[in-house]
Amino acid sequence: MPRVNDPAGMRRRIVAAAGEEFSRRGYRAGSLNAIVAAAGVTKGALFHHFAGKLGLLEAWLDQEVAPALRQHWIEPLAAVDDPVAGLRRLLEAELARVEAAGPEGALRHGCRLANLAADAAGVDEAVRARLAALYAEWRAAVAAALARGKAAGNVHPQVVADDEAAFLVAALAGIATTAKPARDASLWRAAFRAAAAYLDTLRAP
Amino acid sequence: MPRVNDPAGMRRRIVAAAGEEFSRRGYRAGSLNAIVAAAGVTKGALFHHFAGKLGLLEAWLDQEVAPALRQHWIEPLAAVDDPVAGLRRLLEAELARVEAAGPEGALRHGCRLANLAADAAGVDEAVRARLAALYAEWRAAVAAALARGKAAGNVHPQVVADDEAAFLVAALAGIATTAKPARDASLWRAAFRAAAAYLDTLRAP
DNA sequence: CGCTTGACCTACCGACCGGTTGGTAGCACA
DNA sequence: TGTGCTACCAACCGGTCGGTAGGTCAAGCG
Repeated sequence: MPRVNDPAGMRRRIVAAAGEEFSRRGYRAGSLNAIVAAAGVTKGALFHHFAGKLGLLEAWLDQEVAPALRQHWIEPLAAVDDPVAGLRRLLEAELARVEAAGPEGALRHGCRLANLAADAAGVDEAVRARLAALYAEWRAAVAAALARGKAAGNVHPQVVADDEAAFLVAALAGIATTAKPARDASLWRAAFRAAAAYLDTLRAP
Repeated sequence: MPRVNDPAGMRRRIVAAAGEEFSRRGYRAGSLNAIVAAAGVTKGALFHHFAGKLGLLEAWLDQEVAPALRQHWIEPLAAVDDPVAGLRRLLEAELARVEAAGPEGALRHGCRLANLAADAAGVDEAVRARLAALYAEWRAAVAAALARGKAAGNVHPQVVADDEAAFLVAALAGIATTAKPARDASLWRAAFRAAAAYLDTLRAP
């Protein structure tokens, strides 16, 4: 069978395989050999397209993790001025995704961003900074929505948007992480019910 | 210099070094060679006392991680019937510990239990079960305190203790994890302020 | 004292790690 | 059709991994 040059497709396949491997085993323990084997390419090809293991991680972060975060958690908040209702919708959507993915999805792997924070933040300064920036972007989106909610009279005026955003983002990441060892969707549901109740307390009186 | 047999001290030194290494680099990426070098012992001694890397992890979990969790988060709740006040005290104590430990402590390493959940839960079934049990114990302690608070009239009767416990434990673990890449104590303080405000909403009217 | 048992050490194993090498094949353009 | 550049490949590198084999030595016991 003849060889065909397809650099874009090659990059995509490698990043996809790397995402699988990093999700399953983490960055530090993830193996380049396993990635190239799963992608059906050689290590030479990997090193031709990416600057080593760290470059591969950054590509995955930029091309898959960050876009998914923005799509699911940041952009839907961009224009809402009733953040309590908006965030409750996002919780329900996330729960639906988790249950749709089944036991091989988030139930087993937890939150990709939280896993990277636990695993890869100490490896490289640039990666640490990028993870910190992603979390900051997430918090900023939540805080901005809460601020708009206050301005629109939908959120209690005493709510401190930045504090609540830090707490909420931490809780969301923590739910995925603490439920991971139990592998039990009912833990997600319980925590999300409480999260929804907490969101209701932020409403204007 | 003559050799002295001190099996108990040897075990202690090895577990301490393993805890350092697993805290800093995680379980999967942590190296037995680094552990024995830091402890000043040989690998033969390590394998004489522990059943390999997994045995070492279990010893660390049982002898350091679990006792610390119980001391800081479980036992202080054992008898309180005003869990809102009790949990707020625990938050303040945790914040004091984080700030006292400085940038080389929890700020850099996050929550040990959450790190293990992200890193080691997929390695071994027994480890996964033990982590799940530890989280369950933590949640149960919080839920029991909330239930006592309801009985004593200190907690709103509509509060669902199990749901709130799952949410609260997730939030606490998540705060340490999401703040790790930022290495900024002010993030802890912001999230803890919001957590305290959330706890107040659980009070009886 | 001799003997036994467990504590501990030196030296080493095969496997796998991330990364590099020198080269060949595809393909746009002359 | 030839030339040059990029895409890609097979083989291999030094180093480190978790783990083991087989020995020496300390110390309690008769």
